[in-house]
Amino acid sequence: MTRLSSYLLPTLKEAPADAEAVSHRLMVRAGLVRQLGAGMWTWLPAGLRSHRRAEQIVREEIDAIGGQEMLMPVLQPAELWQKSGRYPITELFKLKDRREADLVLAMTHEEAVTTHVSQAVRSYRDLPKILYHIQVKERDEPRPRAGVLRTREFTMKDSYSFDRDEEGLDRAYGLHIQAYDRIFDRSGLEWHRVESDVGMMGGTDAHEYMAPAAAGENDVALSDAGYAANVEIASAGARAVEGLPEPLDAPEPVETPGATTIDSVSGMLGVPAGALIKAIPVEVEGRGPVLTLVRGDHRLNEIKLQNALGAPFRGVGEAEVREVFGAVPGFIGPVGARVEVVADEALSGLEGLVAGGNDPDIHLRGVEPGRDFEPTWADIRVVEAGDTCPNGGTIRIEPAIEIGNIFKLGSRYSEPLGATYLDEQGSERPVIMGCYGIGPARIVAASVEQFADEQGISWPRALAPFDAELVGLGKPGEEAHEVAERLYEELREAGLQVLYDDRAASPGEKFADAELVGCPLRVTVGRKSVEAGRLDAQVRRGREERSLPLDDAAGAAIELWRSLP
RNA sequence: CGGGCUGUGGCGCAGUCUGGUAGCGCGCUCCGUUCGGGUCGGAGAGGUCCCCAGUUCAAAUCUGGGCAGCCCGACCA
Repeated sequence: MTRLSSYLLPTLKEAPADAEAVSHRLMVRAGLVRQLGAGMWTWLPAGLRSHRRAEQIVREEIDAIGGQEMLMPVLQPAELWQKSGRYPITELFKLKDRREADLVLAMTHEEAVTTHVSQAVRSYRDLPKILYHIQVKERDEPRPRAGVLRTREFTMKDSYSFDRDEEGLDRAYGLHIQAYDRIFDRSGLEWHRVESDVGMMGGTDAHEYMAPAAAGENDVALSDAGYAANVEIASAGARAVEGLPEPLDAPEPVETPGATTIDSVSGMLGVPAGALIKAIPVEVEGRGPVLTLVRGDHRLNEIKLQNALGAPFRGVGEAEVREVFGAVPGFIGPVGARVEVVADEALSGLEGLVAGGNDPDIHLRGVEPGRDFEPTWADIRVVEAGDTCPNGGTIRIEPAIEIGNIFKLGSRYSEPLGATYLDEQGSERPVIMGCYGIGPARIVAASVEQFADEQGISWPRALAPFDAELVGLGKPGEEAHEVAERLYEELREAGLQVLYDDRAASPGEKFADAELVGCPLRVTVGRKSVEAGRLDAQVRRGREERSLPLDDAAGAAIELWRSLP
C-alpha cells in the first residue's frame, strides 16, 4: 500500500542547516534518508526503494556476465586480515568478542572471498569464476560527509574475478567494463569511465566510473576528443608561458629580498609565474633526498610523483632543507643542487627561467634546464583546464562522484591467502584476481545531484522510488475522489508503481511535495479533471504539463510514462 | 589528524556579550474556514536549553572538563 496518508515519507520545507550538498539536502527534505550519527544513515521506505532499484540493475548486469551472487559476513576474524597484511589499516573497525578474540568489521571482502576460493578451487578446471555479493561495508572514515556520499557504513556490490592467468583477468575485466557501462547507462546517469591510479597495492590496471556532480570529491580531466582520466593520474601538454624573459648565456644571480613565494618573486622581477621554477624538496623512501621541480604556475601531483619515483615520499622540514639539501628555505633551486633533481616535463625546452639561488635572498635568472642542471625528466604535475590532452583535445576539469571502480589485483590476495590451483602440468600457481565495486547509494545520490532543480528531485525512471505519483484532490464522497481511487487501482493493475497522495491536504502542498520527491510522472485528479473529462499530467523532468483523456487514463498515463527518460 | 563553526520543542532560528525561572516561524493536535500551487482564523500540546562539575541567592547565559554534529584541508587499499 502506497497511500501517502499512511506512508512514512516525512518531507520537510527546510533542509537541515548543516547540509550543503544538493543530494544531502534533497534526500533529507524528500524524506528518503535520515541521519543517525556521523556517517550513519537510515534509508526510509521511499529512499530504500530507489536504493533497491539501483541494486537490482547492478545485480542483473553482473548476473548477465556470469557473476554468481553469494553473501559473505561483515563480522570477520582478524586473522584473515593479518594474513593479507591489511589489519593495520586505520579505517578498519576492530573489535573483540566476549572471549577476547580479535574480530574486524569488513571494509571490503577480498580476504573472505579469496579464502573461500582457496578452499574450494583446486584445479584449473575450476576456473574462471566471477563471484559477487551486495553487502554492507564498514569503514572508520576520518571524515564522513555530504549525506549519503561518504558514510561509515554503506552497501556495496563487490565482485571478484578468479582466473588462471593475466589473459583470463583481461577477459573478466573486459566483461566488467561491459556490465558497468550498461549499469550506468540503465541508471540514467551521465558518467565517464576514467583511468585511475592503481595505488601502491601492486595492481596493474584500474578504471573508475565517475558521475559529474558539484558535490563530487574527485576531479576528472576530460576532453571533447574523448580523453578521460582522474586528475590524480591525468597527463597532458602544458600551455605555453606568455612573456618568458630573454635567455642568458649563463645563470645570473639577482637579489630578491624576502621573496620566498612564487607570487612575490614573480612580482619583484616582473616575470610571469610560469617563468619560475618551483622546487619542492622531498625525502624518498629507499632513495634519499630528491629535489622535485615544476613550472611556477603548476602544482606538483603527489600521486604522479610517487608513481614516477616508484616509492613513497614525504615532505621535508626547514632544518632538513638546510642540512641535507644545503639550501635556504624559500630560495632552494636546482642549479648546483647537491641532491638528485626530478623535473616535470613541462620545464623541458624552456630557457630564461628564474630559480632559487640556494643562498639567502638570491634567485638566479636565465636558467635553462639541461644546460645549467641535469634533471631526471618525469611527468609529475597536476594537469589544468586548457592543457592539451594526448589525443589533441583541450582539457576541462569537472568534479565527479566515484560511482564504481574496477581494478586488476593480480595475486595480491591469492598469494598471502593461499588461493592456488594446479595447472595441466600439475604445478601450483596463484589465482589471478580482479575486484570490481559499485556503491548503489552513490548511484542514487549522483542521480539526485545531476537532475535536481529548484523544486526538488527529478528521478530518471530507472531509479525513482515510484514510477508515478497520483495526486487526488477530491474529498471522500466526491466524484473526483472516486475517479482517483479507481485510477490508482488501474495503474497498479497495469504494473505501474504508484504513490497515491490521498491525504487531506491542500493542492499546493501536494504539488510541492510531489515535485520534491520527484517521481517522473505526476497525474492529478480533481474536480476540474472530472468536469473537463481530462486529467492533468506533469512530466517531472522539465516540469512539462500534459493532458490525458479521462477515459483510459491509465493507458494514456502508462504510454506517456514509457516515453520518459 | 590540522583549521573553522555549531549544539535551545520534530525542522529552521532568537535569547548567551550584560545571570533573574525560555521565545519566534514552520510542523503537530482540535474547531471553524478554504479547496487545482505550501488557504485563513481561533484554541492547544510539546523543551533534561548536549552532558558532568564548579561559581552564585539564582545559570540556556559565567568557569573548567567531556561528548556529539557540520564545513574546509589532509586522508580515502
